[in-house]
Amino acid sequence: MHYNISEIVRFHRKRSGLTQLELAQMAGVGKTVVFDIEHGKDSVQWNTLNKVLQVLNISVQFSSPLMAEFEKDRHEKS
Amino acid sequence: MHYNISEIVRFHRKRSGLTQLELAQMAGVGKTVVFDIEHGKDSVQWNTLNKVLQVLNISVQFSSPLMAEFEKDRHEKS
DNA sequence: ATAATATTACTGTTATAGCGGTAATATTAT
DNA sequence: ATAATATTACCGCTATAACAGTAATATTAT
Repeated sequence: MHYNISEIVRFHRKRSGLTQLELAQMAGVGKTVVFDIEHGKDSVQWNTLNKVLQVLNISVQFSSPLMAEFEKDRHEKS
Repeated sequence: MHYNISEIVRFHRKRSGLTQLELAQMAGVGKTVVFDIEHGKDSVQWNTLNKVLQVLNISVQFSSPLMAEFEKDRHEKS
């Protein structure tokens, strides 16, 4: 893997001048979640994590050797 | 966001010729998790999701306007 | 310095994610 | 076709994530 989310989130939060509480409120989650994420708790829920990441303007991409093909198949369907 | 994980996971699982049960066992999670993910349940835990993604060779990247700077700061520290 | 305020860290409770077991459905063989 | 097998979907139960409240720590002001 590469960098852990805890560091990424803390860095971005600090840079945006938000406290844990402010970030939590903007994301619509409990402050404990932000604390936990920044302390490396990876058992946070995916949707909960996403709420926080969205506030910080952090986007997520999935990649794999099959990804291009997936997107092709996916596009045919619509 | 872009494509949802449910489709990505199902596509990759099928392509690797695995059943939900097999994938779950390889990932070390319950079969219910794989089922739930493929049915769009985004309240799955982040670490649990990662276990499944790793088996399917799907990697995750985080990006943001500040990401380059973060990595620079991060590298100075070590 | 000390007090006041802001921020972060910890704790107990409640809602629920993940689990194994079972039922339903799909697939394959005869 | 029908039976046998494989796969997926659904169920209660238990472990725990998320929450609000409180305590501890850091920051700022006087």
